Amino acid sequence: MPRQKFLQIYSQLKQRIESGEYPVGQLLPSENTLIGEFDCSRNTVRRAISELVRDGYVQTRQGWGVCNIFQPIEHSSYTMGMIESFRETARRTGQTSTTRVVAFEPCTADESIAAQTGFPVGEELFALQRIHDLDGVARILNISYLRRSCMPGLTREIAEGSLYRYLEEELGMSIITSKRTFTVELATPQDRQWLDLGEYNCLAVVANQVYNSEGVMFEYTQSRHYPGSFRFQDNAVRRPEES
Amino acid sequence: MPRQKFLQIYSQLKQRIESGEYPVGQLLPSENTLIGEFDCSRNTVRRAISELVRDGYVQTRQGWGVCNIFQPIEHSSYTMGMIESFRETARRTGQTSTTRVVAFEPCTADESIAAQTGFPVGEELFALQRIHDLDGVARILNISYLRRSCMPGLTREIAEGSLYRYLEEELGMSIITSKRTFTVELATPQDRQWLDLGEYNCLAVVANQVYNSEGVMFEYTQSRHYPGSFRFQDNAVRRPEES
DNA sequence: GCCGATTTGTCCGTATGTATC
DNA sequence: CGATACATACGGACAAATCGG
Repeated sequence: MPRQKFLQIYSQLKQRIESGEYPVGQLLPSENTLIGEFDCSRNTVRRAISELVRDGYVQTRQGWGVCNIFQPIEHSSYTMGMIESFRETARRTGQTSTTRVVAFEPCTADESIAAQTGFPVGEELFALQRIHDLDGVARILNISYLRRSCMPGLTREIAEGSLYRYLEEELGMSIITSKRTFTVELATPQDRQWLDLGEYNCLAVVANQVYNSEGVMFEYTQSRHYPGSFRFQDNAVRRPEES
Repeated sequence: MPRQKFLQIYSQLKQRIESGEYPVGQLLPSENTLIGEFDCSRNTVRRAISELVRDGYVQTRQGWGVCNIFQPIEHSSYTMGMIESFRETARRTGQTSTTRVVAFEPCTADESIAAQTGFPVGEELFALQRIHDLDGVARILNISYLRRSCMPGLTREIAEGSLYRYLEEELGMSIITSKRTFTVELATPQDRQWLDLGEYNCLAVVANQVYNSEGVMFEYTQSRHYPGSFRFQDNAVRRPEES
């Protein structure tokens, strides 16, 4: 259980919603009621609720209340709104996963790489390519560029394991922000070399820029997904008139 | 200019970041400094900053500061994190846009429709199909199901215009929450009938469940995009250990 | 249409905890 | 260790929207 109070309240409310304790389409108890139940301040309850709004569990309306809009679909193979490693996703969905490194070499950012990744021209990088297998079938081709100055001791052997675990545990680098762009691209010969696309001639491509806790972009990864096992979710809340 | 203080501060900070007033990779002024500058409370500054974090402009770190991670790429043809109508998107990107209704008829949700849309079986709906043209080329096939009880007077003529404007202005229905799922699907004969896919044999499909202010899902729309003009953006922030 | 009770939205001030340097 | 910075939490005040009488 998390130490922070607002996360405790958030978790409990979420669990109640998922378990059907609050009827769908109905109002949750009012903030004042929840204040009494959880013995906390109004702000703390409000923070928990705002996280539930962000996650698409509830919807609020001034003068009315907090409405449960949970629908238990969400059997996604890939979840949005958070940074999740390939391994974490596979574990959550109960699939076996393996990772193979098919390329690893130092390189320098030229104009083309810079334009694509956002690294400055001339930056010293590692180029890393990995294949992710789900239940024994190659499903994702990962093309990464890593800032060498952030991880000078990186080797192919380390990349074979969990890159993020290395960065966090060995280098004490906690990943904070990630900017993602999603597109659909025609398959390249390289895609076909590694992935069995079946009928598809396209891939779902997620371009990911990852920033460490110092605000330095240290990783650009293009994840090229077999379309059949790709899914992305998102919730949006409309603001009254936010230009 | 928005009336709310936190939005004013948010807008001003965002504009300064976009205009390069704060160096990229450097810290913004501390919260206490901003409190003095904007003559407000700590909470208000923090709220503005938290919105900037959500939008991928800055990143915060306890004990350190608020770091500018803005990168002026973002020339996307489709923006995430908010609910934007086709018309709004086209206007923003300077493209001409037209909408054609190619099908409009009442129907009832059967098992298949219910499973796909999330409407209950037996619900009375309108089935609506529209084509969106960008600069004269058909780019999006929209397949919608609308809850008839929420818009009993809807006609094909109204659907020819702006559906959302009708809902908001005529019915006083303000849209609040939208749940989106993105996938890549093989083109169907129907897709090929309406869209010129060129080399692609897939489409980018955005399934959208829209809730009105009463918490009732009133619209399910599947937007089937020509892949070449589709792009989706997202920012994610990793929490320390949020299970 | 008005009024009052309820509920969420905004904003303030303060105190304490925790991470960074 | 101390100074600084962000993170969490509390309590209070008023505004704005909703709903029922």
